[in-house]
Amino acid sequence: MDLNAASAVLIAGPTASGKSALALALAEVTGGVVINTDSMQVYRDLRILTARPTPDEEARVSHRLYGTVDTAVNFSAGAWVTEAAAVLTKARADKRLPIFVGGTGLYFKALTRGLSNVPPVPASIRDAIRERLERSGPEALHGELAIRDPEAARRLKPRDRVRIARALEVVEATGRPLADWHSEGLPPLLDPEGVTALFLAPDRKELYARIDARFETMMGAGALEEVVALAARKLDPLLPAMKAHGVPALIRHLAGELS
RNA sequence: GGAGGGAUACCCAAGCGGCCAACGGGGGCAGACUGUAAAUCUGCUGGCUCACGCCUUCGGUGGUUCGAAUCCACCUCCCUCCA
Repeated sequence: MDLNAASAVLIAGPTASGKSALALALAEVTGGVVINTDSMQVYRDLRILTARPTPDEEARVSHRLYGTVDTAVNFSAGAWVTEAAAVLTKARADKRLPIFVGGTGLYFKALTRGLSNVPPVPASIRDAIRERLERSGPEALHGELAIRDPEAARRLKPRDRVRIARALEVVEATGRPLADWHSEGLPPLLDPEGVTALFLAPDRKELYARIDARFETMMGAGALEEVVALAARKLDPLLPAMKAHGVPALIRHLAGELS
């Protein structure tokens, strides 16, 4: 591939497929910047369990957006795009190749196809809707959505709590339905022309063996201690980071519910 | 040695005479999804079949019964308590 002509490199693929190692090697030969495109590696508390680059690796080439967000925060694709935009601008100014690497499809999609310009929804509204979601259940909110944003309600299954909450908070905060906003998207951060996109797809059997081995390595490296520390924070179990692979199971293990 | 409890599909786990190919959850697979995405949601998940349906399953062997994962006997393995 002709990396000199590329305006950016994208590396995606399943967990344990070797994305980070490839990104690191690529950044070393090109002097590029590795930019995290993974929804879980942004959180600070889980370096081992989310397989973030080690401090040593981070010292070798520049890494951005790794472990920058407090685990108590509800991060989002929109927030990530905003931060990625700043990092990208800086990389271009420095004439360094941006290497986006991670496993979150939505972030890649937002990067290459753009996201709508929905104004930020005030936390008070978000919290109120989530609270009602927990109390009344998704079906009730879906019923309400059918009145306030019939089109969204038609599109969404009555039990799809996340999307129902999103659609509701947007009409409530902006007075306009979600589809309205979606029809006027912002241009994507990256022009798909010119980017080099790689998808790593190892053989499934081999990949599963690597994942098993990786988990053992993580445990040896202190993954359990990491979860002990996280559990001690007593965060809301509904937070995204609390649903990272391994976190719910290890918390149950610590509680004596799982071997 | 004695007294109990348990063995159910990939894993956990219900069922305790027919409505059971066997609840539920996890996992897996497929799919949906523009701000929680490692999430949320939908479908499938013993075999053969487009389907009706047929075949083989609930530790093992034998028995009771029209009929058993469910009852009885023996056996194997696991756990707890007493010694």
